[in-house]
Amino acid sequence: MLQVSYIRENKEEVLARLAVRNFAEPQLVEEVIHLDDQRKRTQAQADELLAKGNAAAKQIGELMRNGKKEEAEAIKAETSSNKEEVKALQDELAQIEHDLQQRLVQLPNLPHKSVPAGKTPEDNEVVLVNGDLPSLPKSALPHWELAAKYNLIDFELGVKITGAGFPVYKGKGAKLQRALINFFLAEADKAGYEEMMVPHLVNEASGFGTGQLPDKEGQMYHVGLDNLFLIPTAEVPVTNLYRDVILKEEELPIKNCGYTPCFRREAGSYGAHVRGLNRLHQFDKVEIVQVVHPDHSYDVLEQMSAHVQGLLQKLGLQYRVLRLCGGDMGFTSALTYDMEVFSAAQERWLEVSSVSNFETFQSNRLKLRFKGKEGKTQLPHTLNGSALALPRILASILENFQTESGIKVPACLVPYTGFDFIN
RNA sequence: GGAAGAAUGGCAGAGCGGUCGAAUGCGGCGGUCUUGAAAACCGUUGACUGUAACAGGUCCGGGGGUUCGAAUCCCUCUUCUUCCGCCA
Repeated sequence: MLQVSYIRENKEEVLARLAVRNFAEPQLVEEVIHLDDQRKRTQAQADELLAKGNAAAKQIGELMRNGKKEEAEAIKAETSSNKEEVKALQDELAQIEHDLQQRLVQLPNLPHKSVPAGKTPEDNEVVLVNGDLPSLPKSALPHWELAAKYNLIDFELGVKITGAGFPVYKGKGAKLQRALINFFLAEADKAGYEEMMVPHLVNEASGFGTGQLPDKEGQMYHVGLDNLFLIPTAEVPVTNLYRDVILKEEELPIKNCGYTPCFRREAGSYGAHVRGLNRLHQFDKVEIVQVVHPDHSYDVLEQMSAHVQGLLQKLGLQYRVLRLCGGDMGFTSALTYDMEVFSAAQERWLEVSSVSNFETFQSNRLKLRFKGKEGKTQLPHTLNGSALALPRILASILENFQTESGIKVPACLVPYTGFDFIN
């Protein structure tokens, strides 16, 4: 959530930066400022009356103590109308605040200056391409056929017990999953991230804190009976660990990682390009999260990007890094890098990580603050990234490392799998 | 699921309906003393809003009510603790 004070003081800049996103409702900016004016005015009126009432009450108290009942009664009579006026103003204020909030939450984060304008993924900027694209023989198979051939994943079984998009990993397929999770966690640990094991269901307040709610509830599975949501990413529970917290400056940076399954409804995204592991309703992911001083957040973003790239290099996968354009960036992000792995058999790039700086957008919603050296509280920046999401990594390992006789397991995983070849 | 109790500042813990944003202790910060440190002593130490700056306003788990006035009384929700039941 943007800060009203910032919007007020930098209206033109806010509008210009929202335009980079092709934000469709710039009039909301003006409305926010207008409502905030109203809010201040009404608040001031109510406060004045309250002050009057407080003073009267104090006076009555004093008079009563001194036994001057009649004088007290006289003041009492005067103040009775005060009460209704206050009530009316406060009701009005509540309405204004509601309207203000309702608009405020519709404003997406402001893109960083380096974010290219653009509408579609075509407009994303390719920052770097690492490695030569692998070329496979004509006989190469896509991962869903390899998964069947070597009995690693059973999509049909998943359909039987749950539905499409919930695969069952079997045997060496399951072990490979577990190995990837352990490898990613071990690497995060080495990089100084403290591991957190968090709930996979979150409440509404958490969904709001990281920006999934309101408006994006259609993307999450909702447990109606208890009003809880299955997490779409570990970002939600991990970042919300710091909701309503005032940190000391010396506690920064906070570095957390966590493995969780992720649940996404992916409504409306059926059809082409969702075969096999390309798009699932449940998948596994290791996430890294940082809470940092605003001065360092873009350095940290580069570090997190480097960490993710390091994982891909160790796995021996060819990848590229994209700087997302304004139109393709998530609602809450100021700058996002996507890492994509080249899937040789499908001959297409698959997104395996997304690393973002949210600046103060989430901390403002979370009421996450830190107390600076001079004792002033301010909002830190939050960042997170997938390190990494498993299914597409698994897909590209299967496809890119396939041979006539089986699949080679990347060397960095062998200590975790206990085998180096699948056949 | 049933019964009882509780929820106050970073923590612990007071708080007859008016003088309570809140005693006291610990912790934190600043200072005196000291070569330095500890101890001792003195001072200081919540958040939000608002203002050019003062002032003012709000907050004692959340919401509502009674009252001129609520941390204190009433209703309700939530959470926690203890006991019982069930259970991986």
